[in-house]
Amino acid sequence: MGDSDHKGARTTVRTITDLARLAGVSPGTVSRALAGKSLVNAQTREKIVALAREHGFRPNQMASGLRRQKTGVIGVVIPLGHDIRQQISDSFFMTLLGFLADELTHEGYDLMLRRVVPDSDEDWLDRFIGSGMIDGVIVIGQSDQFERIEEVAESYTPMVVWGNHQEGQRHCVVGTDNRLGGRLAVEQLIAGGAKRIAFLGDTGPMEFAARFAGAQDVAARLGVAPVMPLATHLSPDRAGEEIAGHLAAHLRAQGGRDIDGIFAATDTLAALCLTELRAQGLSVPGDVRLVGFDDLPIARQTVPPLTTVRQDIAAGARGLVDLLLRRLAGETTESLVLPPELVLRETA
Amino acid sequence: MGDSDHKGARTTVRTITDLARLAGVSPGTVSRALAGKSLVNAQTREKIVALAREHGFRPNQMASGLRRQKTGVIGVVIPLGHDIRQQISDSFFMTLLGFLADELTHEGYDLMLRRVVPDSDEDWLDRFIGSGMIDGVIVIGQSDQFERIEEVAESYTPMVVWGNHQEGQRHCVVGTDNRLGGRLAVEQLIAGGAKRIAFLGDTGPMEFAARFAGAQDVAARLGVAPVMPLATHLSPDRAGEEIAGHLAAHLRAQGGRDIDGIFAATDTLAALCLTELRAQGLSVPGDVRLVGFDDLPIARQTVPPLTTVRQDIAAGARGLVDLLLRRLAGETTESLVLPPELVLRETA
DNA sequence: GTGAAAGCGCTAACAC
DNA sequence: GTGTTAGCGCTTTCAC
Repeated sequence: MGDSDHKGARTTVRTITDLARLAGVSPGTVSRALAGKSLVNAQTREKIVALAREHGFRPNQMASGLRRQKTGVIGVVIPLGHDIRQQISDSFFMTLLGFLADELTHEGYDLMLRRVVPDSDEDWLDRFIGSGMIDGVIVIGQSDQFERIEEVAESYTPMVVWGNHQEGQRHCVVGTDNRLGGRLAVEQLIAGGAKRIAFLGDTGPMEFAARFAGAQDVAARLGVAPVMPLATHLSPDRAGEEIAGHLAAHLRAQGGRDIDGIFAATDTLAALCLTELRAQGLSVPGDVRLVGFDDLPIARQTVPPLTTVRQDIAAGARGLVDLLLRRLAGETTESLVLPPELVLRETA
Repeated sequence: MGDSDHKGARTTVRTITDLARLAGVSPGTVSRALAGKSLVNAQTREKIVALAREHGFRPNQMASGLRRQKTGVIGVVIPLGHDIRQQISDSFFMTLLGFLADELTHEGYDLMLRRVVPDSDEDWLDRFIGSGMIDGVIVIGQSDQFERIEEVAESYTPMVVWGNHQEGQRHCVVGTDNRLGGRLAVEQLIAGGAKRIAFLGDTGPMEFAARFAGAQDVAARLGVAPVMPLATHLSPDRAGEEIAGHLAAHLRAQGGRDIDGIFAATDTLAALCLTELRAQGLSVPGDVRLVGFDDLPIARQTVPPLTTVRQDIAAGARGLVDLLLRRLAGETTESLVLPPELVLRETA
């Protein structure tokens, strides 16, 4: 029933000045009345507010932003470094993004999303920050841009990053304790009897590197052979083939199987791997034990359901927003490291 | 290596005026030089451009936007009407969002994401449009807001909607031919021998209603009993239980099975259903045939792999952006209806 | 080819 | 309490 057709077309009122004229007051008063600030005569205020809603007036946020030097918008940027084909549509990041949208909306902020390819654009972060469009920025994933982010953090405070925590780093990060997660995964594998363990996924990105390191920690401590890295890309199409190749090489070689436990860097990879194992006629956890990472919805729906290391995405999003708002308010904040949790299902 | 520390701290240059002073020209000239417009002396231009990069200068987009009355930002809004708990993290929409981000970035636009709950905010669309922050808007999903969108379309042109096409509607929509998709699904079910067919999912949202209608078309035409709607919510947690309930009622009743074919409104629902069927000891497609909708990545990974109706999400995103840009340029555009495609796998 | 000046729509002193 | 004024940082006539 849109208010606008309440009485047919009326004077168009786009600016605060139009509204002021209509109300017979000055623009300043309208501004104050609408902002609910300072003392404004109750009558005047009501009249103005009524007029505003009647004409569907909305103040121009650009103008207001320019004047107040704050926009009410938080930038969210996803750097696509390691694997450009890893679309923004990566499940984990998209889920995190969903929660971020919820949190930010809840706090009254808008969200400006930007996907960047750092390789072809050195300046991706400064450009975003310098655009004047955002009050602060959340970086989803350090990708291979740790150094760049560190540099920026030096002089720009309203920034929080999702990623891995490094001893003594300068930028404020929120993320799961990936190394611990890696340990949990491999402990479980070994507890189930696995002795020749592989890590499935690229070990380049910091978060994955930490998971891999955790895996090595345990292998060393429990006197098992070093964990073997099996590189893959992140996009399902490519990863599928790569996984098939790895499995063929290591599980069906003439020399016999030299892998009996797999720790996959993500659930997506684990699910792909499971499908492939099945296709090659191997049983899980009978022939090979498998643990994933993330606990995405898919982890419950694989057959058999996937044992995995859970990251609390909702808590992560809450942490990111909370820390960012604090920084916006001038606080200095510590990084937030979230505990991973092993979710036992049926693959290990 | 950030340019800024090239020679230690220099004069901070945040505005075009700072830069002008440094270059010994007027702000106007700097603006022209940076915009690459009008004739500017090549030497002057180069000097300015060099200075700009040296100092890492970025023009304030808010200011420029205000002046030019265009922002370079496209709003993307996801109305959460039918099922509030259907998080923004819904797989299909998030995937679409990912592709949209890619397309818009490619066209030089930024993306402002907003998630709204129309029930608690009548004005969700006008508010976004009127904010002055966006040049145009893409609505992802009509939800239960068809009328609201129609009204807005009356007076606001730079808007394109992902959703279902209705005879004679006014707003420009891009979407799959859902009704046809529904037909394809049920034809396949019936071709495989199913005679008592159920539709799994809420029939409220327009897109689902159309899928359901397509299902009914075929049932009627082929002389099979009317399709039985089995309502569920969209969030996996709730849907899981609901599905279990439905299956228990219809497949394990004392009276015997009164369903031998299920058309699920989305792959997510189908995957859940598959898990549940397995849990209840029913074989697919032996006891029950199952077809999904969307062809999300999960469809390949279920056991057995899911027969489903494919929506071309990438093409959808491309269409949305393409049409929006045309409208921004003043064209009037028709809606775009994409053909669904039946993907035969093993559940039907 | 370049400078000067006038705003885009809003807010925040500062007067009264 | 409310009006007036001076910008936020940029672009774009209009002169020269």
